[in-house]
Amino acid sequence: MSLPARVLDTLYQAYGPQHWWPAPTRFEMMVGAILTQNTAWTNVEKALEKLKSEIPTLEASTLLALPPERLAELIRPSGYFRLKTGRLRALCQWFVDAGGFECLDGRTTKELRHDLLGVYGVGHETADSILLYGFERPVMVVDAYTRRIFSRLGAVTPEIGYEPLREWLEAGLGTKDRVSRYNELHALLVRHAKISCRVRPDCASCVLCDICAYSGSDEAIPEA
DNA sequence: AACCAGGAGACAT
DNA sequence: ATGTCTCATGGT
Repeated sequence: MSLPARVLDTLYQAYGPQHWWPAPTRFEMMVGAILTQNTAWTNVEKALEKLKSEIPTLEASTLLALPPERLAELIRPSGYFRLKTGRLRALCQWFVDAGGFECLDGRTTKELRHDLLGVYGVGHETADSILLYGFERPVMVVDAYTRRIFSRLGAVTPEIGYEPLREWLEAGLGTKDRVSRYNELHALLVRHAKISCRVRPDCASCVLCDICAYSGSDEAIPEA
């Protein structure tokens, strides 16, 4: 079995299903994807809560109608609030102009990806998160945890680019149940990263040690 | 009290 | 193509 598949099985055994993304609606999922950029999820939760206290049914058009100043104030706890105000508005503008899910759901994954990457504030990871968790398209998400964990397992170099790593992961996960498997793997990697596997000396009893190329050796793990 | 957190864009090289 | 700087809050 491929390494990505073994990691998925191992983490699933250890932590169980994660049923991501943790959002009640598809649109809130997209908002969360912007807010969580380089930011702890606990801070995003505070921002989302304040947002929803003002706008109970979180919709793109309603969000756009809000004065940018007010929006910035509401999402402040998520950090980078001035930047993210512009990014959220850009995402909402795109969403509304495109006709919402009604129209977007009919598009191909390639079209959506190209479109999303053209939106201000949406990079590779945010686009792929939205595709996988918001549109249930078979696209693996690569984040800092993903790169760190697989490079510390000795599977890839820390410098590997976003696309090469995504393609390597997707190739290793086979063609069956791609959406649910990509979903679980990414969510499990995040869950696992928060618990262990940060620094090697702390990694003595990590559930991935059986798979790790470095376990039992003194060779230094290359830092990202 | 430094360090980090589910990145992306502008800009220089 | 690749590297560096900036953006900001809240928890350890």
